Amino acid sequence: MTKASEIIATPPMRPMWHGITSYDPGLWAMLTAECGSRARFDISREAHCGMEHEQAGEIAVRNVEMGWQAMERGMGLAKSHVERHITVLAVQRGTLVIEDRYQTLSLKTGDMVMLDDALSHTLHFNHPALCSTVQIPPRVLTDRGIPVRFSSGCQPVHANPEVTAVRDLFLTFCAHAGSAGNALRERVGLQFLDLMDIVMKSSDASHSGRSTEGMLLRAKQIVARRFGDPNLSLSEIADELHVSSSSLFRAFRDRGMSPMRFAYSLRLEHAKNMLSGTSHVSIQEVAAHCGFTSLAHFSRSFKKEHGMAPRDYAAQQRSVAADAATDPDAEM
DNA sequence: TACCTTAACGGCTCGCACCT
DNA sequence: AGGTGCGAGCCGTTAAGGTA
Repeated sequence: MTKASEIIATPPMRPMWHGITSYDPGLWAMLTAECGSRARFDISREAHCGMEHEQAGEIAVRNVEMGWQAMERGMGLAKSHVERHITVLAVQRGTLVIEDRYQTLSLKTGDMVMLDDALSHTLHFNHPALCSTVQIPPRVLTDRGIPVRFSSGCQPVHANPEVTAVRDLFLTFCAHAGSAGNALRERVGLQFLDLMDIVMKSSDASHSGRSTEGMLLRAKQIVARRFGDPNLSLSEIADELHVSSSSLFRAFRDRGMSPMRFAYSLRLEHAKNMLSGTSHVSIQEVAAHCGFTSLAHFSRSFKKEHGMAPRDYAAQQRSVAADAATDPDAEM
């Protein structure tokens, strides 16, 4: 391992930029400060660093190229204003070593790992390496019923055909993130979040096991992934989890809800969001997209939940948007 | 005329009791 | 802790009517 002989909290004096981004002397400082991390450099070599950054909805996509330096992460995050994130990292080219208090992992091209920036770990770039990362607020994962429990700062993702497929999609996403428009990036970002259960399932961070809590979380995950599927039913979810319908139902009931009520609330919330959008979508499209096979049922359910018919709600939202556009004082 | 809402009815989900 | 069976109530479907 390269000996990191000096600790520096500011950007390197002589960075080598290898064309994946334009040079910005503040970038390195921002990158390290943003992650609550600090860097160490092998002063016998020229540090090697470049980065491109895109936002895809709530997740941040980065392609990072580094060499001959180490990055310590996770120290002092609790004391700083920096929000906790989970980072998915895939090695596109080269090698790196990641170390936390329990283990040392050597990663090569194609390997994937999950990092919790609230727990300390160090990334050693002993040679130039190109990595793609996605930074996700844990809340976004827990909202999808995906448990976020890290026992250490670094969790390897074990390779299998499903993980490989997700990784390839992830790398393609990172490669094209810069050229995609905001709307497309956001959509692909959402798709990636939906696939995170596969990555988490294959990482040591997922130890939900067969406990009731674990079953509940996995059930919510299935519902969040399939709320638009009109065939989703209690028995389908139970079958996928290899438990009986009554066990699944009891797990939800003990927490004051039921599986299908949970799916139902997700569907209606999603429908409300679609109808709040500025682009025109028909009520039929919204109903179909949210897993309602019957427009009649959707209309009745929406009215019961939100106090007005879908058409009226959409009209009200368009009117509010139009008022905001014509009244400059309404703009914040 | 297309799109949406309302009403009626059958099937499924929920909640409970009981059993293993 | 988890499975089975059953009844009540809610959800989803169909048909008819209303509205822009």
